[in-house]
Amino acid sequence: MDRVNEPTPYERSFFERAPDDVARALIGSVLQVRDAHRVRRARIVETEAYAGFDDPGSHAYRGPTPRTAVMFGPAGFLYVYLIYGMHWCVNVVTEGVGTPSAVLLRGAVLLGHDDADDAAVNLRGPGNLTKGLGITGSDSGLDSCDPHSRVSFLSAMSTVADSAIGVTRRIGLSKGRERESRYFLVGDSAVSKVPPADR
DNA sequence: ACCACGATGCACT
DNA sequence: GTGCATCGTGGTT
Repeated sequence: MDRVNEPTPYERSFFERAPDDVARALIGSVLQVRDAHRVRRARIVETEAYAGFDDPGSHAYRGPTPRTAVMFGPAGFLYVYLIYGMHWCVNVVTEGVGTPSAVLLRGAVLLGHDDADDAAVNLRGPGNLTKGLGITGSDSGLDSCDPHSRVSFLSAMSTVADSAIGVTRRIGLSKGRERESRYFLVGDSAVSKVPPADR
């Protein structure tokens, strides 16, 4: 019972670019997560770019640690970490070995949900996104470019106009707040509410 | 628009 | 021991 039009995930070269380019390109793209029961897909509506050594807001800023090791590896791999003791945050690594950088997924909208449970899933905010799709620390380090990967990225179902993508400073940081590296689909309800002072 | 809080675990110095 | 790339709620101006 093979699917005829099984989509292939973005290849590694998609992620081998500056994190801001990838963050922008991921808006409108599809995040796919498989579990034992089903495959779920969600449209990405908000991302943030984190650069490497020159970005004090990035976990890679102070060099590799056991936790952040994936960020220093090849592009396309997932970096998932726990924040405030209760929320998982998922990133995809960008650029490549020697230039640690990543894109944080901050908001999405579930696609093709048939039942009421799915319709109620809230993927607004990085913590809600991972919770709603069942992404945890055990997904950290997996290769999203592997066709069999549990988590992968697929191309947008429709093109997103540049004018539909907003850019602001990033949210929730104490360091590196100046950087304009937050990308979002203008007007989408799954986009985080921005602290106005942050703009 | 702004501030404050509690929940809750752990990586890092 | 300190400080989080959060979330929801509730209070004040």
